[in-house]
Amino acid sequence: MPELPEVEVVCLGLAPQVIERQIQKVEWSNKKLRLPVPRANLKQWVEGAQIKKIFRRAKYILLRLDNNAHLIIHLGMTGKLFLVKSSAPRLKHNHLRLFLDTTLEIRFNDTRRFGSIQVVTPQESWQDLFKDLGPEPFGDDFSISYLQKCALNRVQPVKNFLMDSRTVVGIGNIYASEILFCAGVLPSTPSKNLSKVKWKKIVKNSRQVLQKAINAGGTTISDFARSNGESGYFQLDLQVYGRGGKPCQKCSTPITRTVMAGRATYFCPSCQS
DNA sequence: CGAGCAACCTGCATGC
DNA sequence: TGCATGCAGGTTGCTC
Repeated sequence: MPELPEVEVVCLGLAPQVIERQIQKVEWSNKKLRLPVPRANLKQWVEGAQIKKIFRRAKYILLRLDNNAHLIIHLGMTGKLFLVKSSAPRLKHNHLRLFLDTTLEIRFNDTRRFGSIQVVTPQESWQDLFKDLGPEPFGDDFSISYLQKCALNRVQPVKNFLMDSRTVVGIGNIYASEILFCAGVLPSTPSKNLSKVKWKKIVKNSRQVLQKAINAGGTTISDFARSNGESGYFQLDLQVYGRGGKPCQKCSTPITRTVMAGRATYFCPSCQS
């Protein structure tokens, strides 16, 4: 479900509603997520703490608490993090409930359970958890020269290269196809073969596509929901993803669907080379 | 080391 | 209607 734009939209939506509020009570499910639910640390560090900041690194959502602990949530494929009245119907697949007061709660719901919940204690640093992650696409580190260096001698197709969080974070299966379409680059191109001009287009279009998606409130294919439960609208702007066989919006050539590294991949054989 | 792929889960659409 | 199959936005750990 969520790539960088969707995670960013959740953070932006939640922030004004939850900053400075106290988490009075924490409840969790006993279901196994991708990582074990840190029950003891939730009780010790999250319950009773006040939320000071909510922000994103890669596709992780971080809540900084007033005791300097961090609650870190990853949405996996189907995770949702949203604000809801505590009286709202009890959904299947709720895994975490943060009660802000007697009437309002932040809820983490994740059908497929590929998501995760982590607590970083005040003695630990959350940056350590993410030491193997590459740069943010909007950061200065994500540059043409950086990509050229990473791509040296790499035969890996550029689509898989861009989806590797060690290269750059936040770009998942939908936006990888979208970015490469906008950049006019075939997804199967071996990374080492790309020219400086192509890398420049990839950097520019990565930022442009992701920013447009954030502005549109993210992409809702089947189940992405914003923090207020509404869907995003970027799916209306998708140029190639999910459009196999349909005409390219630029040149009318049918969009090709292939599978790369086990993931559906879409491109226009005429606009991309 | 790099690259590909199965595995982790549930639910939905499709086809027989 | 029922059952089998394939597919889905992420990440990781195993294989070659």
